[in-house]
Amino acid sequence: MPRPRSLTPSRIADAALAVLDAEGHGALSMRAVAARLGMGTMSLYRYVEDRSALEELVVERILEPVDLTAPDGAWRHRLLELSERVRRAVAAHPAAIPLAIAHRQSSPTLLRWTETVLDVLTAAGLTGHARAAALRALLAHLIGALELAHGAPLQGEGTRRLSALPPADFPLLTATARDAAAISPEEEFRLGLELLLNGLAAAHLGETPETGEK
Amino acid sequence: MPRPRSLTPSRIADAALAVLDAEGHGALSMRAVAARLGMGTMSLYRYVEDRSALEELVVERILEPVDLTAPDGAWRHRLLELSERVRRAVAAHPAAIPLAIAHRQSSPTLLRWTETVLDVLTAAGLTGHARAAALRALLAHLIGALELAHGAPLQGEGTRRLSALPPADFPLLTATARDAAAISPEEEFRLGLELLLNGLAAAHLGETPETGEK
DNA sequence: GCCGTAGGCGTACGACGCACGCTTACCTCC
DNA sequence: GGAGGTAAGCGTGCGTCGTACGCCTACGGC
Repeated sequence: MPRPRSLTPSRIADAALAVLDAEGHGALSMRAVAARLGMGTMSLYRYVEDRSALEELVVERILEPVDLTAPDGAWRHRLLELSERVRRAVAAHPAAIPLAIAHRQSSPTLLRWTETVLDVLTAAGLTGHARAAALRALLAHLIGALELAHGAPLQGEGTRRLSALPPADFPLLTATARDAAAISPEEEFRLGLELLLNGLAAAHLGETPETGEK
Repeated sequence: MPRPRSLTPSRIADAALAVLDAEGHGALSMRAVAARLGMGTMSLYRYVEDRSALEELVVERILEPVDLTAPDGAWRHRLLELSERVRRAVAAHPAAIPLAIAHRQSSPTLLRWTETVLDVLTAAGLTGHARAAALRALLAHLIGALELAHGAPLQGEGTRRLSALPPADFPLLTATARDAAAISPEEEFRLGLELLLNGLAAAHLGETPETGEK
């Protein structure tokens, strides 16, 4: 009977993501999002509990395009594909990477995704502690790779600064920085993940690891 | 000839770390650190460029106890030990984990540490892209594991919330959350790292992986 | 003992998140 | 068609933050 709502969670998430993409991670504020929606700051609070809830909305929006159906193929390929889907979705919005990491536990999409990953691990023969440890290792790689891509992309300023160090003091570091500049984020992610999966295969499942070379 | 300085970077780092350890990550502010040092807020700026420089001081202090000498033994063991040293130093101050991750690129200690790690990788037979990829994979695991330990320690509230989900919707997730609660952070870190190292051994170096079971 | 340097810091400004309470648009029922 | 009640929209203000600016003053060297 009263006045109808004029905003949806989806529109709010879009506005916040637009702020993030356009002005960077430091520019996300209740005021900025409200302004982009054409409302007063405090009106936002009719739709969102607090800033943290806004951030959760953004994270859920970012993860929305992640396909949650289990891929076909060998378990190694299925895990590679599932992980890559999340990486790709998050990496599409670099300014939101810290948010995605911070709010990972409250995302329904990520919960479902985790259940699917556990399904694959179980089908591959893992249970109990080994399965838990494998999941955490996969998560650690995912989060760590995203964090690395955020703060120090291989082609970015960080790598350049490393290669500018005195080669006499850091011969390997400067050489490696140059090598690393030629690796794309996707390739970096896949190579590291393959190490993990080969280790999983070798240590627990007795399969022959793939070589990991293209 | 003028008035002597009354503070050292080291004392400032100690004060900031004390604030962090005592009041948590959200309590670190220029005012809080200055107060703990018994000075006015603005006096701090005589010793520190800005807040970011203060944080770098803290990170460097945290990493100071890391032993940078190369351990003995097989390369797998040496990498395990080097990684564990950094993990242990950072995990000793949970409230500072995000700072350590954010400022990893400006820490002289970590630069030296990275050079040592590259030394081990090189001695193990890796060069070029493979070496760069292996380093990034190790870093991703280190950062990801620290981030996981920070936001959702296996024994913490996050895991408890996961096991409280409806088992009908998330049968594997709830079961795994229970399994995971029995794993210590050190063990989690070591298990994941061993997967990585076994993968490295299997894929690139033709060695027989260790089983990873205690 | 004087003087210049640099240490110490009070004040103030523009952000931020958000509590509170007012005004007002809308829908429903007579 | 008018009245009433519900919740939308938002202005004001508080306490926090980082930090620019400029004053006062303690100190050490001549």
